[in-house]
Amino acid sequence: MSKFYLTTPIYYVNDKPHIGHAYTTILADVLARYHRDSGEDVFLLTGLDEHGQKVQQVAEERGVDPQAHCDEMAPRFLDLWEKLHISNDDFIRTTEKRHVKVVQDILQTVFDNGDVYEDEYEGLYSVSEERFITEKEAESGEFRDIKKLKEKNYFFRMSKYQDALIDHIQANPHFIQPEHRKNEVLGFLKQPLGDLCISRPKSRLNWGIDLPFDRDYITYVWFDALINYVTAAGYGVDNTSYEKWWPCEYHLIGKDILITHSVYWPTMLMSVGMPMPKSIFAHGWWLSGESKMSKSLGNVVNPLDLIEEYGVDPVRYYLMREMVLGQDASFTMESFVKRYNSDLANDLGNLVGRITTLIGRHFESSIPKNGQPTEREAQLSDAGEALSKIIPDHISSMRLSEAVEETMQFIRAINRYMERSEPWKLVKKDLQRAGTVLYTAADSLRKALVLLGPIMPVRTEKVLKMMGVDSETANESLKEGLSLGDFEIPFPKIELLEVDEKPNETEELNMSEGKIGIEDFAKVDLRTAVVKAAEKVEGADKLLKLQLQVGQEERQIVAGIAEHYSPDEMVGKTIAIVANLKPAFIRGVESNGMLLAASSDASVVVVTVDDPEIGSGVRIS
RNA sequence: GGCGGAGUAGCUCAGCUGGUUAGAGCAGCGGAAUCAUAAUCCGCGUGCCGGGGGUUCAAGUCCCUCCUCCGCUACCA
Repeated sequence: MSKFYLTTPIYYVNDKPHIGHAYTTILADVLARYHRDSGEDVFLLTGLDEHGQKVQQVAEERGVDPQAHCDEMAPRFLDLWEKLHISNDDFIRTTEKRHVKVVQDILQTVFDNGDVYEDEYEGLYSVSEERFITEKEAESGEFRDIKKLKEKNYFFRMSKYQDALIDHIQANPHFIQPEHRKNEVLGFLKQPLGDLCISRPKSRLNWGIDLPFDRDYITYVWFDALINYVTAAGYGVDNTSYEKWWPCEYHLIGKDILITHSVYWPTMLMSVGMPMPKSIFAHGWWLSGESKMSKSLGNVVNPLDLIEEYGVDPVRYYLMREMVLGQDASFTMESFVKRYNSDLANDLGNLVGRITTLIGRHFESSIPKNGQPTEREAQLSDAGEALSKIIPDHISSMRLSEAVEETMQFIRAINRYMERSEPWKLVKKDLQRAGTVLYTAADSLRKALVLLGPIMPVRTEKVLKMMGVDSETANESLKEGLSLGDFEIPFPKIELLEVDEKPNETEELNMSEGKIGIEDFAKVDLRTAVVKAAEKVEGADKLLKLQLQVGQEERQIVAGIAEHYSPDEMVGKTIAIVANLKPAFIRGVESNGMLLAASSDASVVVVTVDDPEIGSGVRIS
């Protein structure tokens, strides 16, 4: 049996778990499940990075011991992994004894090999940040209390392995994936590689692992953290296990920690003489709409909220379907709801419903006999076979979104098959044939569910169970006579929770909390515009299409005012518009901006500029 | 400044090592059907594949150049 060892990064305990952590870990879990399903011996590792400056700092601020802080944070991650149904085989924390020992062993080995030396480091040190900063950072003005500091430290001769690393990357095209990341690293390696400072004097920072060869220092947090991947494999403790698992098939990482994983880590391994990981795979970021998620922007999506609202499996599905591995993807509630409703509720869920209802009604809820297949049945099973063959390819080449899409195509094919075969009509004239059709549809559905299992383990299992199949028999064709359980809608439709932006009058007076700065207002480009022509939008009751003169420019907008203004009334008015609004299509008509209007439940009054002499295209502020 | 990514149908995006009439999903329009969560199925897209130049029998796909947007610039996946 072949083995498959993959890792997520170990997450920094400083932070509450967010969608990024969740994504990487779900991705790892999905891969692990696929590989398990194909019979491989899988080891999935995740864990926590608990040492370092920031942890010490945060703990101090909270007035607790750093270890206590970590012990408080760890369950948050564990809980989340449990909620997300992560099937990790180990959970490593860098403060564990097993890890401390390995780190010190490796440090000693590197030291004994002559790859560590002492040096004085002189640089700019930010007291407030408690770390060395570069000159550029100092110039940026973001740092206070900067002073020159001279400090003795230990350095790892990373530079010594630069050429060997370049050779390795070039000789192993899959070492760093995707390809453009590999090029990025090679680009980085064109410049001379410096040595890595691997120590921090205890006078400055004491939350870390002691250097075995100088107890006045602790280990630089990255040097400590990366080693977790071999600690968990059993390095130095359980040689059988270590030999079995290391090197890993994949280090799954986010693109932000590419250099540490593809430069620091491999050179460390070279120094110790350990084998290289087979592949380092960096995925992209989830953007919130079009912008980066960040705490300061307050647009970080909390995975727990989503799960609680919609369930784990749909969230897993969405994340796997929507991100092309290696690129950034954008997360919006709209796309989530659309994806959920069209793929899961409509295509898949509804298919489950129609099949089980028909079998329930006409075959006493037991799987009907599979009769003589016609061309149509053969076609569908062929498609199923082809799918089962192609999915492993997509998985091994890390094309998760394609694997999902292919499976959805097959589910649509089953719907198509139903539509063409019309079992609901057949039951009236040829019950046996209807049985064959329903059998074929149900068995195809079974295949699709099995293939979606790694992504949606809970719901697929539930539906399979409803079809009389358990995890043992899921891979075999359905047996005649299996009795179906009660039908339950597997994916109830969801609605986008509309955020009503229109505050009512009383709230309006009280909006101190939601105040914006002048710079926010400045983003809105308000202009005067003269209405040159107006007409109703065909087929719409409330819409008027307006042709506007805005300075030199002519543009068209659509406004929902037809119930209050006739086209003739509008022509000639000088109105106020938002000029830099993204174009939108309303009933198929392009709208390039929006007009301002005061609207209550009863009436709508368009905002006009009192004195038309002002002209059009004039800025309003 | 450096490095990198993106620019393909209204929207979100696939198009791997260059090769038949450039694809999918969603939205839209028209129709069929009624077993099903108003779900499903069928039909409908002449898209300067960001601009320009080049290599080639052949380029969305390689090279050069320009434009626009975005990210990163070594302890937030």
